[in-house]
Amino acid sequence: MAPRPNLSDIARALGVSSATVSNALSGKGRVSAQLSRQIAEKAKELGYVPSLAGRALSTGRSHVLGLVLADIGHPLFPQFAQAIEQAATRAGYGVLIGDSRGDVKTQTAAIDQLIERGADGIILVPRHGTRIAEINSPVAVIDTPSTPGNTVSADHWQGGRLIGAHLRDLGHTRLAIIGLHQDSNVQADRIGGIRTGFGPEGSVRTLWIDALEAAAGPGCELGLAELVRHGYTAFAAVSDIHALRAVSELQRSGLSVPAHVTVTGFDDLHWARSISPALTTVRMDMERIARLAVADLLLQIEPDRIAPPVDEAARPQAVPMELIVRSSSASPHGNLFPSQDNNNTDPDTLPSREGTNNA
Amino acid sequence: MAPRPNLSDIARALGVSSATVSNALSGKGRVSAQLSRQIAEKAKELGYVPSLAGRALSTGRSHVLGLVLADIGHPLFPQFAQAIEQAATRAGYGVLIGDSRGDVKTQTAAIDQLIERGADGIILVPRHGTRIAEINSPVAVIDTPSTPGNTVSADHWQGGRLIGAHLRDLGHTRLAIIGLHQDSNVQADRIGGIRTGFGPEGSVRTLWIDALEAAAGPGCELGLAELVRHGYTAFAAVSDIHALRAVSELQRSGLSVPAHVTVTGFDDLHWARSISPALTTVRMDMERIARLAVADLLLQIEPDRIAPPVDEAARPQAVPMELIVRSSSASPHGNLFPSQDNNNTDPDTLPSREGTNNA
DNA sequence: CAAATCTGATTAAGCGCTTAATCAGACTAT
DNA sequence: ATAGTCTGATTAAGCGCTTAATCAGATTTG
Repeated sequence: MAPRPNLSDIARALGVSSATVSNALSGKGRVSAQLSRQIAEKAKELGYVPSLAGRALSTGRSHVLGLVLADIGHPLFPQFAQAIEQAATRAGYGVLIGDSRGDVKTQTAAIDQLIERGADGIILVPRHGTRIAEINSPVAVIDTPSTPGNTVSADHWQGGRLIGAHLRDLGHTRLAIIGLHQDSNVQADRIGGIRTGFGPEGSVRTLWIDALEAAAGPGCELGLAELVRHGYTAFAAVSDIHALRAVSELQRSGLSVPAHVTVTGFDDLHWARSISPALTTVRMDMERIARLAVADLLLQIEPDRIAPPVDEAARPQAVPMELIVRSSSASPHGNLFPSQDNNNTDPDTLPSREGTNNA
Repeated sequence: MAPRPNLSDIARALGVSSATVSNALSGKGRVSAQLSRQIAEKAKELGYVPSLAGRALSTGRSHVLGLVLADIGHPLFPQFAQAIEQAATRAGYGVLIGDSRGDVKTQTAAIDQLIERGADGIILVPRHGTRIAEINSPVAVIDTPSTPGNTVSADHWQGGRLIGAHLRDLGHTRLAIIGLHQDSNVQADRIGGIRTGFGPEGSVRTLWIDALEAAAGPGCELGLAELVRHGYTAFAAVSDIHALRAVSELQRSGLSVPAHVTVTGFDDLHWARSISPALTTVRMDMERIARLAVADLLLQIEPDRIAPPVDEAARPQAVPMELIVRSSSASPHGNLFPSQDNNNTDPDTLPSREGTNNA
């Protein structure tokens, strides 16, 4: 296979200098319109493809962005990656991935690695506890507005408000929020938002899966049916995953969603629309977040770039989330357990623990 | 911030030539042990990091692999990405991602892009219909053994056999397989495997979600309860996603999994263990597949590399899948509808269509 | 002891591109 | 007519690294 043509091949074929070819192709120096056209033609004819390595060496810019995620295993990662890849490609950048395998130390290592590989900047979706300041390179952080150093992210709090208000508007008064663990800014924001949106009248409590599992083992029952008996008509999970688990558990308890109980999620994961009942949830505008993050990075990398389109100019830190009402939420009518503390339910309707999962 | 030191900085500091430094650091030329040590020390002291761009330009190898997926949005992508990233990192390579957004044309474009970016090779998880031959670069294809040109992949057929045999062993005799669409090699293999594993005695039929949705709209009911009435006791989905949907629909119909019906999935997605009932499924050995794919690629890129570890030497095309039995599968005892064609069920136990999803 | 060999280092060229500096010629302006 | 401007191109250096070729000196060899 023939080695790929380079600048001088074109130059030689046209009897000009390679600098002229470079100028013509990049539109930088002074080249007559006609020569410029000829060069462009010849380049296409020869199938010229600029060597990024050569360019990188010469300019000091690789046109590659590093994407580091706290945990590649996170179900939201695909959406992130896709959106970032798209935004980067549009800006003429490639995306190099790094994985921190959930570990903060590995994360730093991953970032260093990407920088060594020549990444011009890093997009970081951090694990809680990262010291962003230590990074010696342009960085855009996607976390949550309340985190210091956050560059751009979904407005998790506002998303929570959307959910809270939705539930209140449906007429729910007792709400249980399902969270994973306490030390996550994102979750804290979401929960804060839910509480705010739900309003001060209703009564709200929060369940921490972490704590429950620490006691009863991973995958254990969350005891939601019990809460329903105590008058809780709505469960707002801090992630679709937990919502799914909740729906699942409730249905196994003989409760129907949303006829008996309402369940909502967060993030609109891939399958949220295809389970039944389809999940009411809240979605981030990944596209927008990705575009903003990349735009911010480019601004750091090449400050004198062509001004970004107006719509980006605003560059809000917090991108609004969107409520997606599907069929897992409804008014709390026809509740199976209208009176509180009704413990004498038909055991057939509320089978206890049958089929708990222990692989 | 001080510009990063380069080879000649080290050379100057030690009063030697930069070639010597290069040789010492790469262990290639002839350098005395002592000088070599000094150089290594000085390098560390100055915080020297080799410029990949320089090296790439000089050697023609970027030490970057391109990862192209049919659809980054696919829920399995994280696992892929993570495994590949790991395998690549171990071999000293970075991973550049490309997304074909499900489109074959975009896919070709994505590959070209990565090559232009200097990727030394491509790992491709293709969309059905890709012309692999057209790729002008080392490629490793991860698809399914029955696809010509496949480099390495999970043994989907064998995985299917695992599922089929598991269901037969449990005592099921009527099985419905749930697939998405017909023109997928992977699905075809999985289904073929399931049928084979289930054996010729049982009766098996296949449901295509695609077809059903074309008729009744996306997210529609699959009519599984109806099948249960006709004596089907097991549903083997070709993906955890569809299994989830099946479980969900069955539970809403008042059927208990696995007490009444068995459901199995495929792929062991992230949440498969945390729904209830936890999903019986089959998992690919991503780690292994990724290692083999990367190893194969490296063999094409640098044929005279150090021989790979023995365990890789075998380099099977098809990596066995592993059956993961959880709680969604059980013997078909206590079926709610033991007799076939029992249509007179309590409507309360089988609510029809309430809460179908239309956002 | 001269010739051959080895060792440990240096020189120099080149990878493909960018870009500042330069230059020749043509065109204004005085 | 002569100095000053513009235009359209060229020259040349350099980005950081690798590597073949070279070389000086020390060590072996017949």
